[in-house]
Parts: sequence; structure tokens; C-alpha cells
Amino acid sequence: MHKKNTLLFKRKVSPPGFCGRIWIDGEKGTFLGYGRIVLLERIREYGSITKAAKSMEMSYRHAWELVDSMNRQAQKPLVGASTGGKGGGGAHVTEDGEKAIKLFWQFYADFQDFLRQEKQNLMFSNKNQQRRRKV
Amino acid sequence: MHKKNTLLFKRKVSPPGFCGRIWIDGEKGTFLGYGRIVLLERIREYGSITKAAKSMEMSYRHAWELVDSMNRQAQKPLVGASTGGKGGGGAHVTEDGEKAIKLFWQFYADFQDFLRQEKQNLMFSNKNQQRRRKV
DNA sequence: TTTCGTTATTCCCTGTTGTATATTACGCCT
DNA sequence: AGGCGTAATATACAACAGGGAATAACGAAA
Repeated sequence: MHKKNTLLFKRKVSPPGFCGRIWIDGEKGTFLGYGRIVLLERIREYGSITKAAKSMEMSYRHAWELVDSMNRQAQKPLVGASTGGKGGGGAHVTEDGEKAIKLFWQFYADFQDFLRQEKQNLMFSNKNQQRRRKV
Repeated sequence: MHKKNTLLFKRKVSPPGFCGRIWIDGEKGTFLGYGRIVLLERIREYGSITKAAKSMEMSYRHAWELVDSMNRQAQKPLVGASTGGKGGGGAHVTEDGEKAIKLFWQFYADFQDFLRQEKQNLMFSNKNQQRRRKV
């Protein structure tokens, strides 16, 4: 990676500890991830891929590739876009896009809970017997 | 990354689905991760960083850097090494190294369980109401 | 018709990461 | 003393992901 100052990495700030990343795979690699979901939310907010990308300090090229990747892997596009017209065009998040956002944030919240639990269970129990977490 | 055919990536083979990576951070970035732990186990198996690296199709340089990173971030080294002598030298996993291996695999197993649960709970529930997982 | 801002697409360049290679230090062994 | 296989270290090289800039297409509005 070239630039570590991207939004995706700014939130990992309190080592040491139990860390992780989650995503949802599609047929061709990553389908939904943290950055992609934030991008969807910014597109919803600004109605424009260009503005969404700028707000995340992300190149338009990269943002467009992410949107394209999501749209190609989803059954129905998560982002609709049009060129020309009033304001030059724009983009919006479809209903399926909104579902994707909800789904991922649920996954994400569950994962944060999981990390908290692991910290509780494992951080000070690496003596000899490791208490098994009840699942 | 240059070569995706490394051990670290060969295991992600069944999209689509809920995926993730976990690791344990230290003061200077990653402290324990999947590849590092497998490397520790290979060092224990072969008694040599060189042979361990070869067995993972990893360059010695990279393997050594991982070992160095772990040793510098741990309170006591996870790997002991010596040059010269019978067989030219060698490396071994210390007691703290063994603890690290156990700790990470526990974390890893818990994470696999978590992913299975999420798949159960979220994969077919993205209609409108998302059932909250009991934590 | 011209203007405008966006989507969509292409090309070049750079920083990063890891490989490959070479070299030195080391200490037990024959 | 010399050989051996390893750790440790430095240098050069290759691949690649992503940034930046440039360009064309587009369609409503002035």
C-alpha cells in the first residue's frame, strides 16, 4: 500500500491488543468492506462519487473501482449513476445498497463485541489453562 | 504485495461469505498474526529459521524480519537463535513463544466460531429486521 | 449553442513490499 | 586449520497497488 493515511487505517490507534478486519467476499474477491460501506454512505450524503471520494481523501479512480466492483458482484447495483444533466450528473445509493450498509454494520458491530469479549477472556489468561469462551 | 500464492492467502477459497483476519498488535504494529504463528511452529519443527522459511515458501529475509519483530515487541524473546556450532547454528521457540502460539490459536478458533455464527445469523436475514445476536 | 460538473476511462509515475543474491560472523566438528 | 551450515545483514531488483492527471461522453440549463 502506498498511503497509510487513508480512512481505513486511521482508526487503529490503541495497540497493543486484539485486532482484526472483516469483510464480505463475493465471486471476485472483496464485495463489502469497511471502506466500501463508508463510501456508500458518503455517496448517499453527497449524491456524487466525486464528492464522496474527496471527502474520504480517496482518488476518484479508486472510488469508482470500488463502486464498480460492488455493482458487478451484486445481483442488482448498489449504486446508480448518471452522466450529464443538471449538475453534470450524480450517483445515489439504491435500496439494495441500503440493505448492504445495514448488513455490514451489523456484522461490524458484532465483530467489535467479539473483540471486546476476546480481550476480556484472553488478555490475562495466558498462564497455562485457557478458559474456553462459551459460544 | 508481490506474491499472492503465499500460505497466508491460500486458505481463503470459498467465497462468497463472511471473511476476516485477526492479529494481535504490539507497540510497533503487528505482534502476532497467522503467518507469524505458523512460522513459529515451523521453527519449532525444524529448529532453523532457514528451513522454516523454505517450508513456507517465504524468503529468509522476510522470515527473519518477522522473528525480529516478534522478539523486539515481546517482553522476552519468542525465538532463541545461535550462529555457528554443530550444524551451523539454529533457532528454537522459547516458552513464551509457546504461550504466544497457544494464545493466538485460541483467538483464532474463537474467531472461526464467530464467523460461523455470523453466517447463520446474518446471511439469510437481510430482509428488513436484523435479528440481534445474543452476546 | 455554449457552459458546466459529473461519470467513465486511459496512461504514467511513484512508494511499498517482498524476492533474490551476496557477504560476513559464528562456533562445533573432523 | 579448515569445512560446514546457520544466523545476520546489506544491496539490487521486480511486481503491484494506488495516486494523479488528462480526456471523452453526457445531458440539462442558460
